[in-house]
Amino acid sequence: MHINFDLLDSLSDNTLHVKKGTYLYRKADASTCIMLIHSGSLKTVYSFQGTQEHRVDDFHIKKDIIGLDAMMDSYYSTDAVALEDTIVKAVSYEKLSHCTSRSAEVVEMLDTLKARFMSRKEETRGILNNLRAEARMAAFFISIISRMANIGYSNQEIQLKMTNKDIANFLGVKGETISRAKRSLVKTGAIAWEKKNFKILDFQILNQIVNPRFTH
Amino acid sequence: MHINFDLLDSLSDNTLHVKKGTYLYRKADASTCIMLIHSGSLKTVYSFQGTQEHRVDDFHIKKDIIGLDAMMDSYYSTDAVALEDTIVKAVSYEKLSHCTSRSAEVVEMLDTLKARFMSRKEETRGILNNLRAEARMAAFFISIISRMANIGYSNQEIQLKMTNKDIANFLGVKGETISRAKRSLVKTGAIAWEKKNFKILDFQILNQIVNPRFTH
DNA sequence: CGCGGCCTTGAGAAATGTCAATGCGAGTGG
DNA sequence: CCACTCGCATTGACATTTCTCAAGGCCGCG
Repeated sequence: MHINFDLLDSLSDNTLHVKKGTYLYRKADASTCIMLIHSGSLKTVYSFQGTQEHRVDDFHIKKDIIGLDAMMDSYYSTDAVALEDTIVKAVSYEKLSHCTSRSAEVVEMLDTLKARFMSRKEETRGILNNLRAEARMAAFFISIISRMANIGYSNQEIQLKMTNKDIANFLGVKGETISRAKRSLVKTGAIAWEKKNFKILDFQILNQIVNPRFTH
Repeated sequence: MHINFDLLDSLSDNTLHVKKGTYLYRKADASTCIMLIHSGSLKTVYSFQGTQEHRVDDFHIKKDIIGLDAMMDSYYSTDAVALEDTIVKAVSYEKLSHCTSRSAEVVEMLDTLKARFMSRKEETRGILNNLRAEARMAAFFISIISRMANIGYSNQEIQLKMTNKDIANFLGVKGETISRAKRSLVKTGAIAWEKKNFKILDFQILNQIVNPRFTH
């Protein structure tokens, strides 16, 4: 099913501006709404008590909905940090519950959003199952560029706002390994890369790195 | 919230007996019900088209509910294979939808089940984020024994029905690495282990292996 | 009893982590 | 506007870990 962004937009009763590096919400916060990313991007992060350690759960781009975990589990499981100046539109649970009793479309849309949230979790787990850093990296590129393409951006070029360290943390490897994996991917001709800008040159190579079983 | 197993049991309209090594359902199957594991255990597996490759998604034990992915996403995302002779009780969507219009408890229970399904996904992802095989292994032991304890089994002893290879696949490492990690955990005194039977001797050591940051 | 799959163990190859030095760039304050 | 600073990114050398391949033992099943 296709998500009706205009409908969501019309339901929103609050627009939030989040400066780069600041929190949209924290784990402990009471949750009262789901949020549609209008522009910008964020990361969600698991923090561990008693240490400075944290783990990047996922990255969220324009037209993603965040806060669904709280709706399903009654509390946020992560902190949300803006990767750049970001604008989100909030739709309160209150408004949603009003709508769900009247509009079948809203009910169906919420179910679709939850299902997508699930698939996304499974996808990120899939990325981690491959131990090779290059394969994780390639899977990451394919994933993020597909999502960009879905919302109308180029299906070849990306500008990544997150740091190398964030990507490393997300993929479960060290920053230095990301540096080397990127250089390696450039050398094979799979991607081009300058500063924060990436370009996919050869999807087939990228796919083969993710799934080496198809090569022989 | 606590799951009312008796209620679920009373809703079930079908009892299925699944022989060891056979399928409870396959990815392509039409899904009509969720299932409560009455006795035994299963693994769910992602299969990749065109190859023999597969990836163990998760293990499911007594009192787990499986088939929720299909309810949320309208199709099974995995195959389910019995690890031993297993009995499940099926609750059809049809019956559930009848109940949800009348019983607030059933609605709430379904929401709780979905939320747990989500947390479980996040937990398994967390296990994979640590690259060290020993750490993954330790996290796996802690996870599985907690779940066993939750349903009334010993919180120290486990009999694992899955093969080494299944565990290896689940944890994203090779079978040989599992052998060595187990031997290593035994040597540190964290676990005892004979054949398929495991015993947790020292939770603190196990936790420190998962989270080395707490040690110094 | 023999077969086949699983598990263990060893040795060497490949990949990632760790540590350290340097370069780079965005953001800060003068 | 410039200089400074701090965190991030890159690169190299070496340590650690896992993978790969191979051999042998064990166990369940026909």
